[in-house]
Amino acid sequence: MSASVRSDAFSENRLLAELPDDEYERLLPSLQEVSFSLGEVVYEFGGKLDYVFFPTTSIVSLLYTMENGASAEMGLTGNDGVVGIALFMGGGTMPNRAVVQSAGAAIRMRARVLQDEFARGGQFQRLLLRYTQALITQISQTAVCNRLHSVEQQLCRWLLLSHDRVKADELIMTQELIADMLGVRREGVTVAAGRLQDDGAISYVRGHIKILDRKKLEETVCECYRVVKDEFDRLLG
Amino acid sequence: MSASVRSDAFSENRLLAELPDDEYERLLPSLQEVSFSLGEVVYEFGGKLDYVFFPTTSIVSLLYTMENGASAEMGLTGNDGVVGIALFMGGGTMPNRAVVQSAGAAIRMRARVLQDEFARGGQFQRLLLRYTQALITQISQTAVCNRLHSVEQQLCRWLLLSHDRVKADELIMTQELIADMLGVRREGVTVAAGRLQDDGAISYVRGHIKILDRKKLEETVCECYRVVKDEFDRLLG
DNA sequence: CTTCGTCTGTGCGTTAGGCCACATACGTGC
DNA sequence: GCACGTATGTGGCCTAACGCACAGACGAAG
Repeated sequence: MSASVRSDAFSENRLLAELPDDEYERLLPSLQEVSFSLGEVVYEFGGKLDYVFFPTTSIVSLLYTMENGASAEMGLTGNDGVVGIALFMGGGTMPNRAVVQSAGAAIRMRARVLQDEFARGGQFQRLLLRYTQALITQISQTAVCNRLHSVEQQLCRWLLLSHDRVKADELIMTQELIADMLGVRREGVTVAAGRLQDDGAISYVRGHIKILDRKKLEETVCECYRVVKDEFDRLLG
Repeated sequence: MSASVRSDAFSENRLLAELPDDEYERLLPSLQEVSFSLGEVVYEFGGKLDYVFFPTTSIVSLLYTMENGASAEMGLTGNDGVVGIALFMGGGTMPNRAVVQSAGAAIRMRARVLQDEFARGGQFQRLLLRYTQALITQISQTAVCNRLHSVEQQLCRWLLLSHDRVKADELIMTQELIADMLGVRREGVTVAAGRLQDDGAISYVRGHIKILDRKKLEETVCECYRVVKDEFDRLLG
């Protein structure tokens, strides 16, 4: 497989891009690009998955929704990861929901193909496990951050994590949806976002957030963002 | 390997107990029982591990400590799991701290032995990955619970999770330490524990908690406990 | 029995964030 | 332009939990 062929849409996902040629070649026929629209549910709690998804330009949030309807995000996956880890971790069904947080494309792979390649124990397996390890760090840090930090700090963390996984400086996302992700009230997001806007860090108009000054966000954010980012870089960089 | 030999201390850990005979036999020479004392640090943030540990009668908490010293637990491991997942997930170093929460024994295994057996891709690998999947659920639910539930509910969750992993009805643990685990103030634990004590659910005397009425705890606890327990039963039962 | 250290109980004032109720304000479709 | 639906700004009130200060209370060591 020549380098030119590797520069296709599939390789926009970092996990797929890092595969050695032989594994890539073996998987290539089983990969299809699909497009995710904003708000689309990739899978529901307890659902069985026929495919795993490697986001390229999309971002997918992992959420848990309580019995009373309240929800909170535990992590998010972009072009540095894969959606559907239970398929290779052995769980079968997923203990959470996955919702498209930023519309875009993803590469899908049949569950069976994934499992067969995983069982070969090559680089594919190692990459998936390292990603899972990074995801665990992200979820852990979300747990800690939920407990110890302010809504404003968490909003910064969320904006930065999303910004890292999207090419543009604009995020399409209402405050209502962000509130669901962070597990806080919509009004809480409004005031936090208002402060960031007053600082000139972002501008926010009806579901369109512009990152104006990333540095300001990085000054306001808690250490949780850095911990997660460093761990992703260490494990997958 | 006969069944009688399998009823040794090593098999008090559910992961080791579920190994098929050939894998168990292969690993047996590499297993040693060690004892953990209360408060002992199994590993520090960023530390490299020479061994993984399969708790038998001990419980180990996974904590994250912030720069300002505040800490919060993201999960806990008893005789149903293993401490040191980064060693087979590929991370190498651990992105958290592990502290002994309940004194007792554990089985240790050299990192290299673990990795070699993991690489064989047999039942051992499947068990470790299924456990990791269950741990992810636990951490996720901790994140959600931290965000959405009261200290009293979280205390119940923590008591029940600990009670499930210990044979006795008595837990040795000060309110101060529980507060560190839950990421709340010690006084907050005092009042929550006081209410549970008034209800007759527990009794609490200077670091000795007695579970008097488990049912009462189960009535007070949030759904998070059940979600985690069900997932552990499903994956490892 | 006394002392001292540790653990637990309690009572403030303060605050972040929840809930509720609106007031705007933008944007699309008519 | 106008109307209507959706998104955002704002305020008032309330509660859980924090921070601080200190009062018991138990337990081991002398």
